[in-house]
Amino acid sequence: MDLFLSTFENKIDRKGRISVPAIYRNVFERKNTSLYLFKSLTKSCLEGCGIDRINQIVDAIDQMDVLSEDTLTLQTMLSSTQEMKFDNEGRIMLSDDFIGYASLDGIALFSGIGRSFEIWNPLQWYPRDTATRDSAKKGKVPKLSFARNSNQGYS
Amino acid sequence: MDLFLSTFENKIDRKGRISVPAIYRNVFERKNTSLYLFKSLTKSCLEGCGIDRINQIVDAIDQMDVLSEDTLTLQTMLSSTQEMKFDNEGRIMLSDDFIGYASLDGIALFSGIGRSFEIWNPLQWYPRDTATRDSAKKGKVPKLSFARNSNQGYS
DNA sequence: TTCTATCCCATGATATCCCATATAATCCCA
DNA sequence: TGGGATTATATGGGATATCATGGGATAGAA
Repeated sequence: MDLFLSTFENKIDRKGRISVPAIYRNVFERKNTSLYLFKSLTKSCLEGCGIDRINQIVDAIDQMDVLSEDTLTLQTMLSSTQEMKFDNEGRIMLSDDFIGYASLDGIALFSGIGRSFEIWNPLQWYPRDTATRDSAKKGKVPKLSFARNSNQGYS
Repeated sequence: MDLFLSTFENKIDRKGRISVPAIYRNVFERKNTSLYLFKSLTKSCLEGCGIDRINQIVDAIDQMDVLSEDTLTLQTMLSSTQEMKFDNEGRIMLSDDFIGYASLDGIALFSGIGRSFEIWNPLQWYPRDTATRDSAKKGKVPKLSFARNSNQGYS
């Protein structure tokens, strides 16, 4: 499965192009698949993923009540989704819509969060990162079980 | 399962490279897997582990409420995680971000703590080590259960 | 045409590769 | 068991390749 880690800050040039970090790009080049970008439902950022993730959403919709609120929400995600094309240098073009939604301005921050990655205005991302770390230091660290029969938390 | 023990102090050269202790390196070379480094959530050090632990975090996120605080925390961990590449001499490159976060300066201390290891500024590690030992001498020693079918973790 | 997206080439920064060396650890044989 | 020989490890530095970025040229749509 796809795995996106680390953070990177890249420039948006005057043509609206931005380099996708090479290690993210490799995920798509290896499998010869496309990168899909959509507006995050809950945060003011863009979210990037592979076709697998998109298919998960589509399948989820198929199994839900057509009239439900959740269906509408997922459909909203899909309607904002764009299939991105890489140029020879591994860059993509961000639409004005995307740039506006994420309040991007000259520099974008890629933040790998596992199965997908986010694209942020650095000025909005850093305070959130700091806040989350501060919260964790106050003891709000999620417990992960690393051994089968253990109650050991992570710290 | 991976096992990291002992402490080592190695130099960070002017290119930002540092030798990973051979016995740590062997863990990854034997399984032909990568070393992952991330910023500790609770301490001013870096933490090193294998892909297994990363996968546990990713899987945990998949099964959690997207909007929960815990999800945010785990995503913060992943966004600081880097897959490290060994050069032919068994060194890795520490990014400026990592060096800054752990306040590293010329020398780094590797501290094996079982399933993972930590990378510290020696000046910060030694006082902590001493303090923990002093505390233990005053009776604060955890109980260890060696019973075969125990579910108790170390704490 | 005019605007814009795509292609193609150039460049600087820096990560990676490769070779060298000093020191420490291990081996091996008398 | 001692001590020289050999190997492993940590470190340093030059050469090379990769990556992010910039910009001109071309193609296509409005």
